[in-house]
Amino acid sequence: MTERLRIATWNINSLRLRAPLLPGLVEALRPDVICLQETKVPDSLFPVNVPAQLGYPFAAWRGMKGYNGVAIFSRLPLRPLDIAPDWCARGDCRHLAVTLDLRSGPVELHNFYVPAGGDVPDRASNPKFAHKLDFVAEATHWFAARTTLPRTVLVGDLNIAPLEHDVWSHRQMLAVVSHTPAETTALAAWQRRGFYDALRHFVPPEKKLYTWWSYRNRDWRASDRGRRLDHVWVSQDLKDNLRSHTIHRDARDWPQASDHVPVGVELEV
DNA sequence: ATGGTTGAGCGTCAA
Repeated sequence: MTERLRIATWNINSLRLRAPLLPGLVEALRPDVICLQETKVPDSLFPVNVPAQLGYPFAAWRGMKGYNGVAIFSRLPLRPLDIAPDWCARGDCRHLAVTLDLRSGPVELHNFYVPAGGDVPDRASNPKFAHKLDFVAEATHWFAARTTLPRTVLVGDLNIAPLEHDVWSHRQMLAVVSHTPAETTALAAWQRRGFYDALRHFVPPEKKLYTWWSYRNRDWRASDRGRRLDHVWVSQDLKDNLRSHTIHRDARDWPQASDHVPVGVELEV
């Protein structure tokens, strides 16, 4: 007995500001599960009625004041999965893991918000860049230490565009944080710990693919200087269960748009 | 080399 499972991921860049945009996401992607990053709301101020009003009776969140923050809204029952460490021992709210209970059995879901890394791609002079690399390395080791990775989905804003055609200009981006060899090598090592790039399953690597366009371009669509910072990975055992994907570019033109657009993947499990 | 824009929340910092 299989069922469709649609998972969406979106860096919403303030949940409280952009909650009115969520019905548009639901209408466009019809997700069973919505993973959000940069909710920018402490747990004490979390708008607890938002997920239920959207049609998602199950929800989990982890937020703090001012920045970071992740949340998962679900139509399926979910159970918190508190097995991960406090990444880089910072008390950040950059990861939320749950178990989804499907008829066919549990699916483990990880929602990540990887540090952006600041402006200077140098570990010695820029602590934010060091934090980013340390975060990815720690996540890599943590997943490597797990003996098996059954029915696992990892999504989120990983803040790294790993492939040549994940950026508008590979040559011009090699020294720009998000596409430096240090980052793309590190992300590839993480992915190799049992994961498969679900978006590149649908879009061949020689084709441009972006999920983020800077606020600092006058006309994002015309300049199209995008990057693929948002990702969906599945464990190898789910590779053959992938059915479709969506990059909802229209969302970049929503009123008060986020600089990231919603991304979705559909599985049959 | 620089600046361009946005959000949180009131200082600037983070992106």
